[in-house]
Amino acid sequence: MRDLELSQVRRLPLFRSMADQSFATLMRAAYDQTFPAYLRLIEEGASADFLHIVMEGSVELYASWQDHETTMAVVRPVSTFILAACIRDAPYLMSARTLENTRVILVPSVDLRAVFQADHEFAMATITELAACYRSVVRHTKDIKLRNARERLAAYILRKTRDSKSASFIIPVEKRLLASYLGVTPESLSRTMKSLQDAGAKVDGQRVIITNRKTLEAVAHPSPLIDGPDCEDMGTCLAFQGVARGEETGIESPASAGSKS
Amino acid sequence: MRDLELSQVRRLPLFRSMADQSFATLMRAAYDQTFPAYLRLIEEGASADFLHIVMEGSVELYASWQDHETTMAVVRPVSTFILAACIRDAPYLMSARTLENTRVILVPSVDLRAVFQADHEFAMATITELAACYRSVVRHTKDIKLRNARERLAAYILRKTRDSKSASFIIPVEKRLLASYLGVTPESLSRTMKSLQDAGAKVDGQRVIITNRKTLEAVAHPSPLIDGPDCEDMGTCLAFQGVARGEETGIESPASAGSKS
DNA sequence: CGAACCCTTGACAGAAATCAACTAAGGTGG
DNA sequence: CCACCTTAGTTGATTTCTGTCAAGGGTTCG
Repeated sequence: MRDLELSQVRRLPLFRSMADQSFATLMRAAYDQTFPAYLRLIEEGASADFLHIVMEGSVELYASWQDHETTMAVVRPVSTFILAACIRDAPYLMSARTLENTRVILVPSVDLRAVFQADHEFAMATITELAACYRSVVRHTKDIKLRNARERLAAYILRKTRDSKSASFIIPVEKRLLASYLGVTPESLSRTMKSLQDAGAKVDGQRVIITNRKTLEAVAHPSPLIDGPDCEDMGTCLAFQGVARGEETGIESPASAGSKS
Repeated sequence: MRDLELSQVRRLPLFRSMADQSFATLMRAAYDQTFPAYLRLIEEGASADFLHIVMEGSVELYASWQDHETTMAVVRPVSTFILAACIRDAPYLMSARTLENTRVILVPSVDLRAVFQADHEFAMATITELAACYRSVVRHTKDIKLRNARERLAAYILRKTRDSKSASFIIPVEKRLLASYLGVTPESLSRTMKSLQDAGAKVDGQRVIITNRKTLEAVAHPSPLIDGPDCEDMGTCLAFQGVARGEETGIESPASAGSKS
């Protein structure tokens, strides 16, 4: 594995504080692989043999049942996913597929478990990471159960532009995928988006432009207890963020929120 | 605190493997309190000062937004809840209220964090617990996003009778609460329940009777990746289960699935 | 006994899914 | 270079599902 990648992984909150030797052990057993777009990396129900780390590209976590599919999250560099299944040595509850050409590091879950048995610092980091992942799913569930489609979309748009000076952004994924994440059909998303024209947001292709933030907020009623204090997981992490991650400050860090297990 | 309670807490997966001294430290700083029914123990947004352990009674975890409320889980003895917020020293994402006369042990989260800094075994147990909690929420989210109300209700009924010889069970909470957990209004639940008469389940007061399991399964399409391999969190844990908890076997244990953080 | 509350039922409205048709963009192969 | 094909996205018509509003029955509890 290249030094650049190793140092990027090393800087992740999950791996940052562990002993050099532990890290070396993990990485020695790890695979570095590049996959083409739309390749399924993980099928739900399979046993969790590897912790995955996205180095380049992006990965969709989704769940299936009968004929339905729903997007649970999109993971971007540099983040881990499916930590929880690895820890419990249990079947994956979500499937994963690449959205583009994607490089992933695969860490055998047996090594993972062995290392955090031995390395207390790593165990502590794992706790923090898992707690963040947990809170991230709780937020998603609250979003789905408490808001309707229109409110969810409005809230999503506000999240995407929360910390930026700009009043517009590019939807970082296919709209069908965004629809699935928001829990609606693509047709509904299209209509809902249109209905927000009168509520402070218009759309032009992949670009969403906020025309009236106040109005939009009146629809979305954004809340830190749902939308999080900062970054979120559906593609906020467009910019590379492996280097300067926010430290844990009592609020969710972008790093942790972005990595799902 | 009484010896009986202490030993019950000690037997929880979360506390089972830690050093005697660590456990003593935690418990020395803890409060044992009994609350009347329908008292709010936790308000979402507040800072997470205490890990809660339900000793007797039951506690509802719910989330609010605008005028809406939704039930996220019901916690029964002996289980912990709101672990994740305590770990991250972050605001609670859910509120909690007693559903009946309830005894709760409150462990200061500062002590909690101090102890798992020092006690590796406790850190390991925390990891396992958190991973289980995470998977539990993921299941709930999948249930909500992938199934419609009828399918969710059918699946719930099947879960409740999965391991029992009996073809009937008593709904362990108010129906309005079950409705909220399933993500529908009480009116909808009532109608949906009625519609299941032709699908293998009828209701008589608080009792649900399965008349045709096969038909019901054809509606619910139960899946271990949504419904879990064993116990679940909406009141399966009617029977006391603090003593003989299932060990972690690579599948979710009732203990872990029942305790939410 | 009366007040509250839960549950149910009915009538209706609104939200979202489904089905179908159409457009536009991108890629392929002749 | 262009006809052809595929696919994402949109739009319209319609159905289905679920929420809302209102009313009544039953229960509990003061």
